[in-house]
Amino acid sequence: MKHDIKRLIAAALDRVAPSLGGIVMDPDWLTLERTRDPSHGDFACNIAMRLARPARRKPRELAEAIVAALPDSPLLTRAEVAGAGFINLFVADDVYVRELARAVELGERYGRSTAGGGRKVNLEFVSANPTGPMHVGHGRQAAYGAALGNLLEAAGYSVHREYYINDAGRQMDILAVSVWLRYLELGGERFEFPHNAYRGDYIRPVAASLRAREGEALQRAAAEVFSGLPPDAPAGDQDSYIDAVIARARELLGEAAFERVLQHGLDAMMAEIRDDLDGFGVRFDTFTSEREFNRSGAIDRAIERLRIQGHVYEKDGAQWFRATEFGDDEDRVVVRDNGVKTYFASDIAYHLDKRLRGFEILIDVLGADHHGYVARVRGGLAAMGEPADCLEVRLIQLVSLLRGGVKLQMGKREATFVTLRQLREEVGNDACRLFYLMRSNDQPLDFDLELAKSRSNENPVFYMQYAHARVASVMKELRARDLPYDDATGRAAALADGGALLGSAAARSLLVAISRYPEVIEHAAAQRAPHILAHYLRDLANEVHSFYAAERVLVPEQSARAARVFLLRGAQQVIRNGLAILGASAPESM
RNA sequence: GCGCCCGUAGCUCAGCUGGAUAGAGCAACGGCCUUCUAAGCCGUAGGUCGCAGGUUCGAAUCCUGCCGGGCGCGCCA
Repeated sequence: MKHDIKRLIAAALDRVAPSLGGIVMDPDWLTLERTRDPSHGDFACNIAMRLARPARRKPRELAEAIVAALPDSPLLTRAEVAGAGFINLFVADDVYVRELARAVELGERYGRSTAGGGRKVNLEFVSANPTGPMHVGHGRQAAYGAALGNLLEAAGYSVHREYYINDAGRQMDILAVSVWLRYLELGGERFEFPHNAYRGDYIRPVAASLRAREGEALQRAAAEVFSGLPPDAPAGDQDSYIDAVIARARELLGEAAFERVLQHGLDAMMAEIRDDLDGFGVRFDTFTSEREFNRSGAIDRAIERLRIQGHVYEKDGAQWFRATEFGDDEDRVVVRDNGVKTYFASDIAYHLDKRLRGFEILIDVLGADHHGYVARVRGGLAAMGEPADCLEVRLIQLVSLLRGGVKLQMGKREATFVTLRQLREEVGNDACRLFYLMRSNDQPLDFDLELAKSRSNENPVFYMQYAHARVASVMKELRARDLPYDDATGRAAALADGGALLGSAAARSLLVAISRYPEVIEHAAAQRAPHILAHYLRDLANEVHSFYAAERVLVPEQSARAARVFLLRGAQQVIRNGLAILGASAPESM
């Protein structure tokens, strides 16, 4: 609808163009916006004001010329110049009714567009380290990423959802050691658990299953494990202590057995994470393992590519990437002096790999604490000859849990954090998803458990779902009373009108709200901002409730009844479509 | 010190690529159920958009500088 009207103005501009003194017009200048004030019509356009300066014309005069050049169209009843040079456009009433009919006809396809032109997007999100269960912060990233993927798909992008498993490096060794030490405890050994190991209880069942598989084969005496190690915190350094424990474990178990423990821990963690994601309704197309990626030689090839371009040098026995030449604060190590490739090396190689796989747009959804490395990954891509702006990073700010207004304290290493699973079990998937998405991703989120659970008007989740259920209830009542209705009749009644829709302020307002949906999808997708959709759905629900309160739907008069039911059908469809994109259900009854 | 995010009603937040009198929810106050789910609706009240400059016909929005809050600055991942 908006695009159709835009085309009219574009046509008018073409006609007026010769009088503008040959200025080059940027197509982006032509924007239309919904008005707030009905006296300003339905849409307003500020193009005359934008063109006034370059064209050296008075804005109002230019606006008059554009209005005069508008082609005749059944879409508009009138267009007038107002204020400093706005062009206010008044949409014909039946255009809204036709849009409603489109919503009902297209059903779940309503709101989808081809704006994205099928461009291939690689959307990486969550990528939680396989060292423990997902916590509430990951949950927000999961909800955001899943919704963004749906949104982009609706807007006509081809979306590939990807999870990068950071299963290489020291943290995996720490996981292996953590599992093994708990295994030793199960075998009766007693010792002080290292501060820097994963101390959470979730390790214990993993140790138990390791025991079930390996029996006593990996059992060693604590004295053997810990003798002659440097002191742990608080007296000593946690990092060097845990490294020493890792080295000792390798020595006592042998590489093969250590690797088995590591793999066992990794498999268990990933199984749990996948289970969480599944339970949350979040799906991925690909899980990419960093270890396997490394084994494929892709990281070496990427470093080689950098080297050939002359962006790598050696210093202090390590290989450095000249990140400063690509906008970073300092150069970064890609291969350490011990020959081990850094996380950064694998990360830029991985992003290069995504490009090589044919993705035009790379979107990373990351926790806000990762912002520091955006510049360097982008720099790495640029150094390898990829356009730096192909990488888009969306940072997700922190989640705080509140219970009755009191903040819950969380610590990750101690595993006193609340897991996504606990959260889901307490408040349910729908509330979880929507609460995560009601806020802009770059705003810290206070997640109030009591509010999310409350079945009241304080809870926006129920508000939206209730609007959907209410419509379902009317449909149920319609059948219960044996009143004849089908969409064809509804459509005809709506188009013929008779005052049932357009004669009612509440109905008209709902019609307008429904017609905004495709614009909201396009906009939210372009902004990578699911919360825009969430807010819209809240508004739409409000329009539904208002209409419901203002107008009786199941009236005796057949055509008015059919028209109103048709209106509710359209609204319900939009709510259902929107909630589906956000990952929440649309219940038939509540 | 440097970098990123944030500062809008009492509270929690929207406000799109700059647009015409700054919006919603909650909390407060006052109304609305003999009729389709009151988990609802309607109304009232509430703001020097952190501060100061600048760009512009026009700034909550863009730029600069301050002030305040959060996060991050490893040959960890």
